[in-house]
Amino acid sequence: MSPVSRLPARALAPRRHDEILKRLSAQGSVSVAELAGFFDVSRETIRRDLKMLSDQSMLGIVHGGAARFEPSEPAMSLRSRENAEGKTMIGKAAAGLIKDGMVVFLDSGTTTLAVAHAMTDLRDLTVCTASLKIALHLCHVPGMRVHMLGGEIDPGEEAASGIDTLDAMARFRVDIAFLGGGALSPDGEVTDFTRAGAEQRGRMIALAGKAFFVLDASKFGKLTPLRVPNFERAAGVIVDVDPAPALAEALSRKGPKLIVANLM
Amino acid sequence: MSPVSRLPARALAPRRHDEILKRLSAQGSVSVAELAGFFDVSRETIRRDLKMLSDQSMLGIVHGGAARFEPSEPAMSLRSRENAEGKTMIGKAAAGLIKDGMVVFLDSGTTTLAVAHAMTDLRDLTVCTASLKIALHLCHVPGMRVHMLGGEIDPGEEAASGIDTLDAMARFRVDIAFLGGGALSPDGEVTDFTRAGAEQRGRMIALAGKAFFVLDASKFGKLTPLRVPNFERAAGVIVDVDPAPALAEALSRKGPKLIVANLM
DNA sequence: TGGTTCACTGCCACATATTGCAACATCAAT
DNA sequence: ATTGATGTTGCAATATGTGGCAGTGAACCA
Repeated sequence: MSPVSRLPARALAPRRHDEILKRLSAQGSVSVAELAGFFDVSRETIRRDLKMLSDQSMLGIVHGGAARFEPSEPAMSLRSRENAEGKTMIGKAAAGLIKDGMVVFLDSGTTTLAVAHAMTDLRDLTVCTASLKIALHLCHVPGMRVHMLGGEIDPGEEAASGIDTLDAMARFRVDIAFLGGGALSPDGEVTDFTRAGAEQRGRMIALAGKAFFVLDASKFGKLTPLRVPNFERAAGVIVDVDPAPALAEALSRKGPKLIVANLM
Repeated sequence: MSPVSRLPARALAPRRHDEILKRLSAQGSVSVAELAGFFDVSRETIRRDLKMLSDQSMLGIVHGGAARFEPSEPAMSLRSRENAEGKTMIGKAAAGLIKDGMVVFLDSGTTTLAVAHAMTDLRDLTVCTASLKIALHLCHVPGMRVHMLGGEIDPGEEAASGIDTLDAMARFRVDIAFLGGGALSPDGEVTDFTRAGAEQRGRMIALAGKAFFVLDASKFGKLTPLRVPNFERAAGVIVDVDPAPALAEALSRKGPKLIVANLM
């Protein structure tokens, strides 16, 4: 149904919607009473407006009005709460692969952050990461030397990326790397959202003695556009629940070992 | 725009939550009484708000209010509480020197972090910093491009330092730089605790179009071992209270202008 | 032109959510 | 241990949300 198809003399509804969205993007939230007063219409009308806009996912309705979906909330902090338990298990399994004295690379992402949190009992490690949160956390763990890779910060990942990051990475001799990924595609490969991300992970596989992907179940069978180069040379994929047999088989054909964290 | 200037007659719950989180990230903690007064609602309502945000792990509730989560960081978080008000004033004064479109360098330290917090209303800036916290904060401000300088992380400063950092710094063309320092010595010079810190600041003075030191009163008249090279070429020193006349005079003889933040 | 349709709106009644108040329990600091 | 401030809980008051219904006016058609 298109509200714009007809143009009555007083085309008030679309005008209200425009104004509502404008206010929303300026202030982050609007109240029904405030809008009803402004347009001089009843509260019910405003609520119907908000309902329509909400159906189009233009805003979220709250008691008393409406609010923008992501006012100023970092994407990361939302994602980090999803499947927190699974990520913790993966983190522990991953940390179990690390031996004292190693040089460890930690990719950006919420699952690798869980690995960092599970690493607090290890000693005498050199950690290399592009993630601000991982660096901030691990630098306070005694006996850990943290090297932050520089570069332009991607707000969504809260991590450095780009040419400077690739450049800095290349200087390290890494014993073990833990990498995130956008998806574990049905044909058993890790794929990514962006060219830069895929490239960075592919390079790290080549650079590190052993490279493990850490992926929670929400990534299974999804499809993202970029294949990670060198994927078949990765040492393993650490997950929190058993994937479908077909997926597990596809993965094993590629090479990397499947490690299911909840068996430990 | 001052956050205290507007008084929403009756705020929507999400609007309160936004403001609470904003204050929290700016000041580190909020009190129930202060918020109840600001929003003109009862303390119970504020407590319910804090409970909700706490359930979402957005903050921690303490007696009398709420505090930001800071898992484990002894050094920095203690220092940032010291003279928080003075640092906020310095931050505002410093931010006032920045024009939209500039390339800004922010040194590590608690006072420069206050500058970063005062920068949220500026737009179209490129910010370059070695501080993890500053990068993490500013990367979520719309219209800001943040470049993190890589290097080994100093846990006390929560910032990168060392040869890699100096190296990365040299690639930037910086319009304005805000630098911390260990002390403002009695003879009117900024001095530092470490060779690496002094060297890094000295280089930035040479590199930046204008370089300002930001120092709160606790640094006055102290003595630390390393002189900052090029200090006389710095544009100014921003402080929160008037220093002793002898100190002010010594400083003015060196060259940099003295800017006292509380006069603004 | 006149009649009909239909989207839009406002009003009403009732359901639900949020808030403030007051009484009581706790905490923190002498 | 006392005291003032803060946290908690139940309850009543108010504000807000929902669905039904009828009036309005524009659009459409004969």
